[in-house]
This record gives sequence, C-alpha cells and structure tokens, in this order.
Amino acid sequence: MTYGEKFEALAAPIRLAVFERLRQGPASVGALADGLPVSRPAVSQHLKVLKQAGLVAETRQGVKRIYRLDTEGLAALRDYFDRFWDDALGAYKRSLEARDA
Amino acid sequence: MTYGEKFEALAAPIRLAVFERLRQGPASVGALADGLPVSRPAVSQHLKVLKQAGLVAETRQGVKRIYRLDTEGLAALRDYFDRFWDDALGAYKRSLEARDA
DNA sequence: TTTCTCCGTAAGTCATGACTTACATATGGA
DNA sequence: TCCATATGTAAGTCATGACTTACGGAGAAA
Repeated sequence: MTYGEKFEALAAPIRLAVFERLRQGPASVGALADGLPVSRPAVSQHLKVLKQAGLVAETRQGVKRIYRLDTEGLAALRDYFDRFWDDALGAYKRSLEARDA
Repeated sequence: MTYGEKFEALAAPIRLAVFERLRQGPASVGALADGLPVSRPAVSQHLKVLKQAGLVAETRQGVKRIYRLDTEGLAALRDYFDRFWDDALGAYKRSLEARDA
C-alpha cells in the first residue's frame, strides 16, 4: 500500500490498461481479459498486484468477481501529487531566494 | 513523455528516492549519489530515465550538472490523477443509477 | 451429484532492467 | 598545456517479473 507499490503497479503496460479500463466502471476478469493481448490468468495476476497496491477492489457477484477502482488508493495518489506540486514550487521559490542572497 | 513512461520511471525504488530528494530542491549527480546505496553511474542512468520521462530537468553549472524537478511533467501527473478522480466518481455514480434502474 | 462457468494458483520459460567496473569526455584551474 | 573534478557511456552479469499452459476450487443450474 506504499506509493512505491502503486507506481510499480502502474508501471506495467497491461496493468495500466486495466487501470484505465476500470476508469469507465467496474468489470469482471473475463471482460477485462477480452480486449487485452494477454491470457486470462495473466490478467488475474495483474489484478492481484493492483489489489495489493490498493488501486482496485474486488466484489463477488455469483460466480463472477467484479473489479473496480479503489477510491482510497486513488485519492492517496491524487493527494500525493498535489502535495508534491506545492512542495516543488516552494523549493523552487527558496532556490531563487538563495541565488539572490 | 507518456504517462506509462512516467510510472515506469517512478517504479524503481532508487529513482523514486531521487525524485523525492529533488522535492527539497536541485542537486548535482554526486550529491544525489551520496546517501544512496548505489554507485554514481547507476544514479546517472536513473537520471537519464527520469529525464526522458519528463520528470526531471538538467542545468549545467560549470563542471557540475544540476538536476531539478520538471514542473511540466509534475503538473501533467497531478492533472492526470485529478481527472482520473473525477472520472472515477462519475463512473461510480452512473453504476449506482444503472443498478437502481 | 454432476456439469458448466468463472476464476485463482502452480510451475516453468524468457526477456528485461538494475547494477557493477572500466573507459571516454568536458570543464576549470595551475 | 596538463591535471583534477564531475559526469556520461559501454559492456557484461544477474535477479526479477511478465507471460504461458496445466490444474484446482467454488458457485449456479440440471
């Protein structure tokens, strides 16, 4: 559930594609595998990584398993880069002041 | 300069550490290598990846090369997750409406 | 209970990438 | 010019991870 785990999860192209697909709404494993150039077990393995990173969540619906985005993990990433942006601007401002001094 | 490239860049622990270090302000390659458990050439290679992903920028200062965050790439990531968040909420809302219908 | 669907896991293969040492290049000063 | 500093690049090694096929398990319907 660390940031490094989240970035590692999004680094693999197939996993990023799954992530983007779930942006449109929940989907089953089979539905995700259709439209992707890898086997269904591969998608299963990717979903496991995404879940462990806190980016997706699982809901059982009969014999199917519906995956959806994990809003908590998503909010964590959004907040991370919001804060990062503020810090970067602050550091830039300080570096300018140090240069003038 | 794609999002995939940026996530791949941040996926390696050492590169994420460099990224976090530059959050505090610019630094030379040697300064970055000090405090990291890898050799200086390794840091150089990591900086090359980060630069190609649009996350850091380079400024030559005498014989040194000062690396700093690339505000454009940073803003792109921040905006990406802002939009992603909005889309995810919208998709969630639609999925609830579809369930009720 | 049998059967079908849907999915996760195990085991093995293969490519990729993160690291090292050695070498090349460029800047600044004596 | 000659040397020292700071960094990038080349080449090679080794671990990791992304993929495959084969198999196992659990729920729904006959």
